[in-house]
Amino acid sequence: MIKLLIIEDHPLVVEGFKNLIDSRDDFSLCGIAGNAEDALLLLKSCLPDIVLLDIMLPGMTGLELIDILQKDYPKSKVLVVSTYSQRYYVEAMLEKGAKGYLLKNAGNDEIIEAITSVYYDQTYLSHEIAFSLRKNAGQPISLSHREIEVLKLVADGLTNKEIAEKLFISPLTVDSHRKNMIAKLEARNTASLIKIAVENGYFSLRNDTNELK
Amino acid sequence: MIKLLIIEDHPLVVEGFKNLIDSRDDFSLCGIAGNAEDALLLLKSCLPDIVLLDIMLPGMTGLELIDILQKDYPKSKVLVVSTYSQRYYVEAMLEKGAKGYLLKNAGNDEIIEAITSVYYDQTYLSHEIAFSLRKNAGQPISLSHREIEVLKLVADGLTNKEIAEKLFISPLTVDSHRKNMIAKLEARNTASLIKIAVENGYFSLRNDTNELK
DNA sequence: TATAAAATCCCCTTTTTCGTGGATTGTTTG
DNA sequence: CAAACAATCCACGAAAAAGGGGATTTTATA
Repeated sequence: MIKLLIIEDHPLVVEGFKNLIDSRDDFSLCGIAGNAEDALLLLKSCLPDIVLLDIMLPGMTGLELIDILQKDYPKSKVLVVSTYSQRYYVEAMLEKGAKGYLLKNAGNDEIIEAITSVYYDQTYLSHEIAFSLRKNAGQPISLSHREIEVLKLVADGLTNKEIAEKLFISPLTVDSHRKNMIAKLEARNTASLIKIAVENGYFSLRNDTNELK
Repeated sequence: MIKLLIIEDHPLVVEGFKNLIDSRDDFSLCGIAGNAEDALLLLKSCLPDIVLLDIMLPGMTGLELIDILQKDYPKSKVLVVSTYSQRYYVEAMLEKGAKGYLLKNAGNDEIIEAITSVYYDQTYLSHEIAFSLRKNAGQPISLSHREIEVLKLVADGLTNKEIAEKLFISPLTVDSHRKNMIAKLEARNTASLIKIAVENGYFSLRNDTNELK
């Protein structure tokens, strides 16, 4: 019997999972949380074999929550469930210890396969993701912390000089970071750098207030 | 009896809807399509009162599909179902004739309310969206077709000169468009323009191949 | 058919970025 | 302990964009 905890804020998706789990007598659902806080409360009593974890949660994201999960509940395996196939999220979650990464467009068969694989300690990746990771393996494009820091400020429209003042470094250093990022991500200039970075989830555009702007 | 057609490519979400619809004896489900093509085939036999339409479909998007729906099946009312709360999508779909816009993080009550409202010809917007639209009403920031065309090329890293060649116009015109957009969206420069434009969904970053880059 | 909005084109100056080349000092890490 | 990487700094010239004006011609549309 595989004990599952769902951490997901979309009731419709939860409903879908619940249905699937109910229909199988080797799966049991031990809790549902719509956000990280509720999840942490549930985990104590629940002690699931597998946590189905969404990335985009209100408040604390899956990226942050998984760190706590890994530390406090190392026996619960994390199966990420996300609409996002961007390499940044995939790599980040796998690095942080997720055992699987499932896209929300997966069908029932794939979901069942994912859950059972992860339960038996095999890594599971959605087909699309496995395919793409393999294809683009070799030199994973990654930005350093400092680069991402600079990138965010660039995206906010600051010039090298302004960023330099903010970070207490030379404008030339900022320029170097910018150039390095352009080279790394094979952008043509800053504009395309921003686009590529957003596309690949190097920084989040998540709208915490959910306001229309 | 309200006849519903679901156009949505996430099986989990479909499952959630199906459950909800099954549980009500005033709703009936007349079909499920995972993409626009299937939807068009189903519509003929189905003739639903309400179409639950996702925006991000593989192949043809909801943005395109709704035009066909409005033209060929004007009696079927469209209730958009999306994770995207960006003003661009909301406004675009409503302008194209959608009767409601429901966010996927809606609960059952909200979904039922949305469906019945739309059925009785009232516009329904998710709370968050209604709130934000009202709040930011007045001067809706909108970009012209040409501006968006230019914007996309800018985001791809082309210079004014290159864009000018591509569109057979003067680089000065391209520059004007760029400047106008920066002013309209209150960006500080091209980099922040791209970020703001992406955030607000002025153009899609949808990854049609679903590849990790 | 006015009138607004969109699309087009122009000038000038200043600021910023791009491209290409470096170099140095730490800090991980196999 | 090398080797790799991150973070810092630099120089120089060319190219591009920003800022702040204006102006004309199409197209919609009220």
